[in-house]
Amino acid sequence: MHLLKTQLLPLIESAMEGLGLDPSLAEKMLQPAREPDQGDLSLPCFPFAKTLGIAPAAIAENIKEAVPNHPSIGEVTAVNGYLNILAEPSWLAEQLLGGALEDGAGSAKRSVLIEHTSANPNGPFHVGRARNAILGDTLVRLHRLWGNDVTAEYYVDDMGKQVAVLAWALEHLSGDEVERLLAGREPVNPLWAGKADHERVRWYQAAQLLRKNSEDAANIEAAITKLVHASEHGDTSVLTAFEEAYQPVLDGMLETLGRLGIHFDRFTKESLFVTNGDVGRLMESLGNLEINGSADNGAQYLDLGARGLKGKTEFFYRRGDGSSLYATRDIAYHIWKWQQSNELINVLGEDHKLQAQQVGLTLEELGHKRPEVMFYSFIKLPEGKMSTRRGNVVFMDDLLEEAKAQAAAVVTELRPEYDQETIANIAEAVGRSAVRFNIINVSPEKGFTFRWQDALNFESGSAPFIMYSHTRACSIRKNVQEVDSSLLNGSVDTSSIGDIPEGMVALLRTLAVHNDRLEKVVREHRPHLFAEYLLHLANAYNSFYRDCHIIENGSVNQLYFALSELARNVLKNGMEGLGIVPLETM
RNA sequence: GGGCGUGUAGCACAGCUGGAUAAUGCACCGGCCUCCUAAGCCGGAGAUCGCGGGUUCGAAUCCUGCCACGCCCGCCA
Repeated sequence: MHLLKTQLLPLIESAMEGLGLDPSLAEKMLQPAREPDQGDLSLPCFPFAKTLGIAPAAIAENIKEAVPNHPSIGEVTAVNGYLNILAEPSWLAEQLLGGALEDGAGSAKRSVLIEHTSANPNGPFHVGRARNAILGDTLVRLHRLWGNDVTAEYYVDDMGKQVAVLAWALEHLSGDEVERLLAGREPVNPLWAGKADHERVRWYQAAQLLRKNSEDAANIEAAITKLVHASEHGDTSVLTAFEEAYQPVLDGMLETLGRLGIHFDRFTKESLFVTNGDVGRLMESLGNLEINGSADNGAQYLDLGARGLKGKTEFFYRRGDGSSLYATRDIAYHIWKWQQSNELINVLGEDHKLQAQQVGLTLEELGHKRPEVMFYSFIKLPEGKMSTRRGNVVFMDDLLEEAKAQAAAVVTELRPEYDQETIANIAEAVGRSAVRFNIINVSPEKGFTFRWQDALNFESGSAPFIMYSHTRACSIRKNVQEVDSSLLNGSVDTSSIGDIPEGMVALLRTLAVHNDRLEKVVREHRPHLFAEYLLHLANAYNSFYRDCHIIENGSVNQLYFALSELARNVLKNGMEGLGIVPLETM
């Protein structure tokens, strides 16, 4: 609790100094207590035992005696060698209602470029791809909540083999041929008929079959390879054909992402760096590096073993025919990104770890910084790995539709008086929020198994749980407005706060650590910790709601109401930070 | 084979820059709607923190060996 720590630190430091301890240790050792009932801040005194030759418990006791009274301190206790400090609740209330959270929010705005999703535009968005998008977008939102200036960017792979296959298929196969080839597979869900990502992926899949099984496979492969190479040399007619093939697919994917609340500020095409000459110039400078090497056919690589890379140390950036590779273009892209922003974050699947290492080392070799990377582990289904080929896949469109349907069923049961349109609006928001929260709630590096049951959980520990607390606060606001609308903007006198109920203390203490948590989450790229925080805050609000009746016998308790409003705001902003929709009624 | 990551109650998951009784949700048991939205609240039970060593006043956390799982080790993207 930084709010308390700034008050407390000088007091603890002088107390320690008086006892013959190094006061500079306090800054680091005064830490948040682990359990709430241990206090807000805690100082373990064990390390001091050696220097003083006194038992830790006695040291804690001595420091306790030496700490003077202060308005911020509620209670100081010495327990088992720990010095525990509890903030004074009325002081917390005064600080928080006086705007301490705004004052303490990220003052130094940074410019951050976050690249995420960047999925190949060759088919519908599925749940496996969703972890990147949801993680990335949440990071974008949380950085903005902290006050940073963020650009959310999608790197469009507009020249690889996948796009080439799609373009080839659309040019050479008729709809009938495609359906004949895919006869054994599940047809397009009628709900998504006409949505280009669902439609065109059929062409892609048919082409994949032909590449493997048809008599013509060799010719087809040659044709596709020719397209790939033409694109890599910047052939504009080929690149244009590619774009006509993938753009409608990408638009379909973006429509799905939009339904999840995910939007981008900029789309940057991979081909840009080929056509503008950046890649060519890059390969030239790489060729001049000390660690450059050449293969027999003229292909070139860097020996990154000399820079500490283990395993396979040769990093090829140029083919024998002189063309570039994906990673080469990625380096050119990063050099360009460093011109746009002074802080870069990439969201990448764990399969990209080696390449990220290669790109990072190469960037450093060229005198650039390496970007920060948030890696995540893949989502699989209970049946195993997700695979479009084997039909073992869950499309995001289907998941969102199902989530909405289930949410609508819950609303219909709980609020029979709502009309159809209201129910649909609530259900859409609840569905999207639940889906996002289910994924954001677990730490990225951990494996994730998608289960319908979890994604569609609307109870404690879910997005709807948080949403529900927020609607309570909104509902209270409406009720207060009916009692006396002048109270909505009124200030509250915090100078003489009397007894504070338990539920309110918990809420105050939770609110007080908001900025600490957000700062950490943004610094360490760990959105799931903020999800955990919001859950905790919603829970605290519910307890407050139980203990502190804001409107009783027709009169409004202004202190309670002011705190409810503060919590409502923090909840609302936090929900937006996670991409959860802050509904006012549900 | 090598590199990186993960392993915590029946299930899922937090804590991992060392600190106190390992947090939370689901499921399970028991209470709470004439009272601001019960998608809620309160209480209970449930954990050899993968296994073995080591460092430390103190280890889920750091080091090391082993086991299981995931990802990577293309002149693919």
